[in-house]
Amino acid sequence: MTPPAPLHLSLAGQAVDVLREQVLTGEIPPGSRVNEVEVAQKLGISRGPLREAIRHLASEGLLTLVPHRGAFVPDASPEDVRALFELRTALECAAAELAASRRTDVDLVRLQDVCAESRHNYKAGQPFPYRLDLAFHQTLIEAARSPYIAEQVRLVQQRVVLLRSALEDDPPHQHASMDDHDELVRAVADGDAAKASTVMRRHLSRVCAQMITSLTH
Amino acid sequence: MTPPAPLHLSLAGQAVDVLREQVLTGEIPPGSRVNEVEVAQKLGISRGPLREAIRHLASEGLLTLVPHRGAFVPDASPEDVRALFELRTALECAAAELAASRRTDVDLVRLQDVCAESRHNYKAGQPFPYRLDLAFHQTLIEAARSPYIAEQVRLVQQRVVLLRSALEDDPPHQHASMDDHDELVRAVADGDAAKASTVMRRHLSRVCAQMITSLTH
DNA sequence: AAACTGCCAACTGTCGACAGTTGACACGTT
DNA sequence: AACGTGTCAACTGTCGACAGTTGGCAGTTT
Repeated sequence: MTPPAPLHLSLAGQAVDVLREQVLTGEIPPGSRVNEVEVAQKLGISRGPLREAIRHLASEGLLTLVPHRGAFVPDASPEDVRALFELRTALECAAAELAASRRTDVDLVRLQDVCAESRHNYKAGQPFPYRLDLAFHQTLIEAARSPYIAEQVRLVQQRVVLLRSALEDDPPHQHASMDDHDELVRAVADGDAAKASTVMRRHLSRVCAQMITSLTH
Repeated sequence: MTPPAPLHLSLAGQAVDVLREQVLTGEIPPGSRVNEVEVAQKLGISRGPLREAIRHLASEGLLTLVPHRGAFVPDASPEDVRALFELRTALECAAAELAASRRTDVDLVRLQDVCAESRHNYKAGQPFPYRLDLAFHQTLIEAARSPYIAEQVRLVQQRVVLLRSALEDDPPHQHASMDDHDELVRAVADGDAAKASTVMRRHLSRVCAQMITSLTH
């Protein structure tokens, strides 16, 4: 058995959180290097815990390690995006199927709430915030109740966020995304696993294409 | 841009390989703890690189970390196995689909070779070695040509190996597995993605059930 | 005897310092 | 001027030691 539960947060753990934030927000821009002594001083910790944090983020795909050179924030090619979305599609389609067959009523309500909020914002003239898109997918994953899939989706989502030089507000795309989400909710509500999977695949295919086009411009 | 290529292997990297081997072979039995100073001495290295190796294996799911207690080799419950196979199914079904649509002729030959070797061994009275089962799935993954999916499959496979207190030689199950493999090859040969996915799902469902039963006995 | 309290050994978390490697710049050669 | 060579600074990889926390044991109390 895997012994008891955690307690508080080590310096390495804190460093992971801070660095992850800085990488995802672009505060540390893609392509740049992470200087161990410099960052360690800035965080007020030693190089040991920082190294562990760097290795951890590298295992999440948010940094790439080069021996004797250091850690770099990766910036991806269109080909990388395509390959990454193949993984994301595999995971989220499976999650959509499971969610369709396992969802509870409160899961359904949560999904509908997120969609409603998106619509409301959109009609009020505000753009469809990435925050709500993430929330939708996150809620769907939770409804699937498959912890290992959920964990992997979380990691993939992070990498996608890292690559989004292209959250560009493209209204047609946003509208289509919200339609996809609504259709997904209906499929999940009906317990139609096959349809949920199909819709999710189409949705992610569209999102992937959108990211690639706005990445190459 | 992710700068140049690697070179040789750091102490931490070597420690990862050695420890992974020891964990997967059961030399370090499930449930046992990994003492940092003890193992570091045994490997002839310092605690720093060893800690990095431990963290790395933890990120692969081969160890679980408990703050201030150390690293443990996890042993899973049937529920864990089920959840893990949900992930494996998601990944390998997607890989099977991709393989069906992307495979080259040499991919096909390789798959057929592995199946042929399995049959040959089996008819010679020898059991269906786990080695060949792994080789089959590995070959199929390569045919899918999706690097991110491939990497995740590799990690999941490792965790499955870790849990196999149950490679028990169950002839009916082995026979069924070989039939599944053959059917998969046919689907891949025909470029029938839907069938490949379906067969893979059924195959893994059977394997999962087998593991759970021989885990609870 | 059971339960609570305080102490102790063992181990992890963290730190600062040294050694080895890398990439770049300056110098000398052709 | 272009190329090859030697040197150097910067950074990573590694180490040994100290500090803080945990779980367990002995001793005491009820």
